[in-house]
Amino acid sequence: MDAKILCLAVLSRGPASGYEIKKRLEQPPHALFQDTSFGSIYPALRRLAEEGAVSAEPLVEDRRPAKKIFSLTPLGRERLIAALGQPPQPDRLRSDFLFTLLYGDLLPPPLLLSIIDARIAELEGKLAWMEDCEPSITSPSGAFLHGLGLAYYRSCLDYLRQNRPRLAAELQGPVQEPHDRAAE
Amino acid sequence: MDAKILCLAVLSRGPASGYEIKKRLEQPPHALFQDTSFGSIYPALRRLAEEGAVSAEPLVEDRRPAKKIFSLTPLGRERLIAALGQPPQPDRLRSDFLFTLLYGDLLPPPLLLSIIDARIAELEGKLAWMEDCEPSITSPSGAFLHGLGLAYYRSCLDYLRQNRPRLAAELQGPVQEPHDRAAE
DNA sequence: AGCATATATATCGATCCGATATAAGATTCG
DNA sequence: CGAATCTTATATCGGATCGATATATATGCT
Repeated sequence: MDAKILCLAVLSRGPASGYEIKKRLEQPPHALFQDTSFGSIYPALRRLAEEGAVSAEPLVEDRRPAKKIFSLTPLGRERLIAALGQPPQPDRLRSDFLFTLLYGDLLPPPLLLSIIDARIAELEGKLAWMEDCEPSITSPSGAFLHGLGLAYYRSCLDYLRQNRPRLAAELQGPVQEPHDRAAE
Repeated sequence: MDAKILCLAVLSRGPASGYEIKKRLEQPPHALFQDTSFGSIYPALRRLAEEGAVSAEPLVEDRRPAKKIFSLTPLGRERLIAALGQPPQPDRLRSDFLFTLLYGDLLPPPLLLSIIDARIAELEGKLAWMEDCEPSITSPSGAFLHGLGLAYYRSCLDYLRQNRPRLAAELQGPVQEPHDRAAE
């Protein structure tokens, strides 16, 4: 799913400007699994308009920055549905947090633990954010997705909270040779 | 974490060629949360060598393609640790599957359900793959990460298996008026 | 008045990704 | 035996993407 399909999908929920498309992608549920930048959106919209997949209508509201409202055309709708029907590409996750865990033995234990604590706080915020958007769910598959997102956040939080103490203990006392350890 | 840091991290576990770095990144636990291509690895290694963060040693084994073995220098190790100590960037997930769910109301129900079934099968494979690599864990934080990965896969699988029947029912019979619900 | 923030479009450079070119040894299999 | 294919190995290209920045105007705050 490249930036073009992302734009078509957001527009399938209603006309929007490039700026509004970006805003919608920053909020749940999109924010959970898709992201893109202005540097991708504006070129994508321009090409989609050239290809006839969206129609652009310049809108000059009084005393506001001029914007272009893009709408999905029947051709664009076809392209969207065709893309959605393809077997999905495998997920691609890029997580600095998990990466840091993997090489955590290179860091001082207190720093590593503080990074985990920050992660827990961040996940709590994300979870609350997702729980808040419950009323906006309409379609069955949207509700299914919402439940899956909640299950994901909750299981990660549970794991981090339950296993942090054990990790802290293991990092503090790397008990390999238990003889003569008065200093520690 | 750009391609340079990825290379430094892999090399911190031992010298390797560019090709071997790619192979290691394709296997668990790296494959869970990082990925990159030759098009990123080779330029990154060249620049790291120029900057003195890795040392390159050409190795011509008899009757094999010539390769360069890269090793981490003390400078490279410093850079790696400095990068790991930074507050991690937020995760970035790109998931066509979740995206398809969000717009699932645009697809014929049987197609959507078959996509979910394929996902379940894929997750089962990934989970088995991760369970297999248990013996290779050494550090406490590595074990912590491994457990987190298992918890993630298991919770996703549980959710999909438990909620698929309900979604199938909702898609088949879009019962909007809740009077007369003998079937359910 | 001054400053920060929000709305809005657009582009640039650096990076990144997927495909491809090149090449030689290893494996497979009729 | 030979042909096809796979694995190892390096490298680059074009297109896509990302993060930062430029440009403007309107709003809100103190």
